[in-house]
Amino acid sequence: MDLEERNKKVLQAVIDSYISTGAPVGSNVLCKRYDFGLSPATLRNIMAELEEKGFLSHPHTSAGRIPTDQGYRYYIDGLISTSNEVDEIDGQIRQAPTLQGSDVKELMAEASQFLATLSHCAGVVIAPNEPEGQYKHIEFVRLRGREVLIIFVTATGTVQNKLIDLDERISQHELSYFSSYLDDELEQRTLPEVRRRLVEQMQEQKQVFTGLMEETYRASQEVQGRDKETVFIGGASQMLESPEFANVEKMRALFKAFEDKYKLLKLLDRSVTAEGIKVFIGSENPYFEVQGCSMVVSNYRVGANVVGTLGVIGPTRMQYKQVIQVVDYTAKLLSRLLGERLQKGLDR
Amino acid sequence: MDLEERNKKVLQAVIDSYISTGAPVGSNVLCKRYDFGLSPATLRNIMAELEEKGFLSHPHTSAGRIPTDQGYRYYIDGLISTSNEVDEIDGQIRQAPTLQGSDVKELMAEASQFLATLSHCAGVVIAPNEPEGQYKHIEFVRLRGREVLIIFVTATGTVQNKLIDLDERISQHELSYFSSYLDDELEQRTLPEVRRRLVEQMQEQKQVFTGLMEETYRASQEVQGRDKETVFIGGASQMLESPEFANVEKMRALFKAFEDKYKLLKLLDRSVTAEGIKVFIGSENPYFEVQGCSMVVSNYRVGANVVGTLGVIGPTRMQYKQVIQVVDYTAKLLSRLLGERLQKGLDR
DNA sequence: TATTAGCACTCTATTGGGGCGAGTGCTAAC
DNA sequence: GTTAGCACTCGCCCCAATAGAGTGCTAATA
Repeated sequence: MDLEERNKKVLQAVIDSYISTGAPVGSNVLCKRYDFGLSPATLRNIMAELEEKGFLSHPHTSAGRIPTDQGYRYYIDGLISTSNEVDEIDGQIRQAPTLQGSDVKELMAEASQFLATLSHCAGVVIAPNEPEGQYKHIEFVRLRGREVLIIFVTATGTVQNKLIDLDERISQHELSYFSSYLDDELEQRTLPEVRRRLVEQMQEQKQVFTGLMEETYRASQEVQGRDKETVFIGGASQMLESPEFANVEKMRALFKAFEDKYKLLKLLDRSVTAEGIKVFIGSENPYFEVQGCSMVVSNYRVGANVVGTLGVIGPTRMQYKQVIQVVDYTAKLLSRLLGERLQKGLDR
Repeated sequence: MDLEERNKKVLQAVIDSYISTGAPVGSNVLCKRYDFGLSPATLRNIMAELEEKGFLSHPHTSAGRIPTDQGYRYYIDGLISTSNEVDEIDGQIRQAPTLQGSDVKELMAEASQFLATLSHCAGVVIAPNEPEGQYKHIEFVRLRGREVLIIFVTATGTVQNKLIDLDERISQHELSYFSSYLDDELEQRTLPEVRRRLVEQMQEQKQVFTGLMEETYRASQEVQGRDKETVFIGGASQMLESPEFANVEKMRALFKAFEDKYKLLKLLDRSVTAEGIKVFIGSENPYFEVQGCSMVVSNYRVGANVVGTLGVIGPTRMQYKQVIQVVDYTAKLLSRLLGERLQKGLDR
């Protein structure tokens, strides 16, 4: 469904105005604030037309127009298609401090805060899932008795560990041997490869280290699974500032939703399939039951692989233009920072 | 300042009533609901007296009484002193599922959720700080080049690691030697002891491993520091259910406060000096700037050492009786669970 | 002397009406 | 096709009136 050029302009103006003021837009306001060279009466006609087509709606007879979800959709599709020319990055972003977390978790938490501050919405970051990430090192540390600590180190510097119990008693010497053996076999492989290789190994050399091998395999499975800990939400209280959430009931629903991090994880993961920025407007997202919310999400990479998702959740009436820039910028920033880490890790 | 027996009873009744209904308590209601054998007029006189002494107040002339912070304080002091007879534990608690997290972090998150669910307030748990905890093992893992991963393992099974860069190149063999050497020296010591010992060692044998030793010392410092990650807040949205926070502005303040985990950490740590349950009513706590909030906190132990704090933050008008029980129960539960872990760790 | 009944008084919350203003939709003129 | 004009709608705010809850005081009572 395409619109006349003039109608398109009016739609954009209405949405712009509504986004910045939050008040329903009447024909007079529209006429005064934007220079269409048209009278309020004509604008009224156009708006009536836009309403008929489903882009605008009426809270009540004697009020101005507000955008429908469909209206927002049209508006944003227009924004994104023309946003290749986003070289004039918002000054606010440029002078924002960059992220400086040393450990990955810290970095994620900072990023979510960063998103929130610049977008005035809640910032959400899903920590890297590195199924494609390269494992750099596997180390076995014998603790006491048959307790063994398995340490996985990824190329980005993430360290994950898992405590296991072995049936057999294995000396640290043997463990070290096994460790360096696996290192030779596995280094620079991705986790799925590592796991495939482990299975192969188990079949090849049945007699030696099978117990350890099995446990390692199991641990690698668990380490790969993502949990609530991988969801970082920053500045959720930012959202409360928008009058949309002045309603107490809505607020409660919102924070309940934020507490269920597992659901949020699924939601964001599912939302982003292709690369690039995605915007979900209001009811478009069936998994987020809080009414009147939009999401702007993107994904970030380590090297060439998409490993995580980040974005912003805010009221449907948000500053999309700016938010899209912020999300895009943050995704690229995070990709770069993680890339540097990777580089630094491989150089040595 | 002590009160006549009768006045005490009336005060308690007023507070009880106010806590359960949230409405200012008038003389008529009081007379009907509680069986004092006194007329409303007499109760009015008593209440006027209690107000004069600062235990009750008046929202306005023609309203019933509500407790002041001082009134709550009196009420709670009475509760706690008699609460040794808390053998009739609330049925709700008993049939609550126990905690089953396998790793310490999981356990803490669960505990905060547990507190929230049972208290209808926000549950807060500060993860174990184990300055007194026994270090069980220190391991050095050479990664690549001069990168060395130092792993600290505590008796409760917490694993913390720190990546360091060394000036000198040290082989894994040397590292292993150093590791087992330190293990012999340090095992079963507490972290402060470990650190003191490290300094001594550095002075004794200046020539060997000084670089490594220094880095280890530095790492042990950093590992001991607590960060935001150690604060777990569960069910903050529970608090929104109490009408006290129907005010949007208050809500926002509340969630802003919850987001500043670092402040919260300090607040709770500072609050609990002695063992046992502490209750902070309304303005009694200068560090929590959200008005109308109370905290009920306790601490939990690992073995004989107090290692962490947990509690509940809710509206001043909360069900203290029940909340105190819940916090007490949770603290003991967590102590027991951590104790079991410790035992399990030492048995091997 | 402590308690109680009675009563006037105070203050809040609610309800309903009136007026204001913003904005529309329609019609007729340009 | 555009515009001016106008009647009409409807939410919002303000105000006054009212009901109701609860107090404080006084005088009577046991």
